[in-house]
Amino acid sequence: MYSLCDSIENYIIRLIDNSPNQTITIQRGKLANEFDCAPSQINYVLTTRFNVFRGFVVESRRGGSGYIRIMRVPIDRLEPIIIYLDSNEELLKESDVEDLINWLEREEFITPREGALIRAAAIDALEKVADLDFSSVTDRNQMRARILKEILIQILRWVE
Amino acid sequence: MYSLCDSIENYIIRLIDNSPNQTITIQRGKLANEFDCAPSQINYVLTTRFNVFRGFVVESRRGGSGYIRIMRVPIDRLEPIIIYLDSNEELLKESDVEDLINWLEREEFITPREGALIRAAAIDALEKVADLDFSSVTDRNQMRARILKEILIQILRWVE
DNA sequence: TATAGAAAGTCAATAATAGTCAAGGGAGGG
DNA sequence: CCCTCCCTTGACTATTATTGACTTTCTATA
Repeated sequence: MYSLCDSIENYIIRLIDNSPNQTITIQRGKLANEFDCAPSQINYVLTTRFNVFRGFVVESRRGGSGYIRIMRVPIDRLEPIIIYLDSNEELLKESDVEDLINWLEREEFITPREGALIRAAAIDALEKVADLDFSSVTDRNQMRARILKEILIQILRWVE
Repeated sequence: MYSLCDSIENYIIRLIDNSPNQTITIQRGKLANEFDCAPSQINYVLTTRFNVFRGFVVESRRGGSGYIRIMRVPIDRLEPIIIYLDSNEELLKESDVEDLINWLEREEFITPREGALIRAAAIDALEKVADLDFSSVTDRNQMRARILKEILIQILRWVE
């Protein structure tokens, strides 16, 4: 009926529901032990069930006293754009970025200053990269798309 | 859940918070004794937690009456950082960027939200680029440095 | 002023975590 | 029956923390 995966998901959801800040901190090894499964199973659950598209953000630290922190965050209507970027990476021209940033500003998803920062990262920083190893147009497009995508993910964390 | 490292960091931070000049002077041996750990542990904490990317400067003296002085330094100019980025492109690790952004947030050069956007561009977007043409560590470091540099230039523009 | 001893620094080894990836398993649909 | 999509595992990798042996620098004082 329930897969191991589901059980772990439910367990974590319950923990978060009962937490004051929609945030919990766990240890991968301990949790894997409780469910008597491979530690990497926890990673699987995290990537499939607690990713940003489902409204969660995960951060972690390795080494002694390492941990995994899972936070529930609000998501909204930027999601379709991110999905678009995901599947059209190599098509994203500089002008598309410009357009998208303008739109974000108009819709007041971002401030003009934030727009400037994004242009700096996604346009200016990619202007003079002939000396670096990756200089094909599609590579630059992909890099641009990824910068933008990650930025949008952050924006949607802050919206609302 | 706190590691020894974390405890020592917190202890030092507390000392600095309570100091009149954002500066404290300690002895490595004494501190190591209080925490019942190897003296070199203190060095580890200093290099990982109290480096320049986190907004601290450390100076010390060996020999009799030796000491370690830790200062929280306020920044009033971003140019030095940009110059540093320019000449140390290939050395700029992910964790350095993380530290630097945290510092910028603390000093209120940027908002937490802007910090999130910069992290997205300079860290997240460069996380999984093995499929792109440029995948060497130094290439990624350089790309990271350039993204960051262009962003800092924009921040400067906005400050003036 | 020379020097012994009292600091702090460096570095490599080990341990304690978490992350990645590829291969195999099983249930359901065509 | 076989294909596909999840799930599950384990071997391998990466990162962070901790320690101790050894080195360097500086002060105090003989």
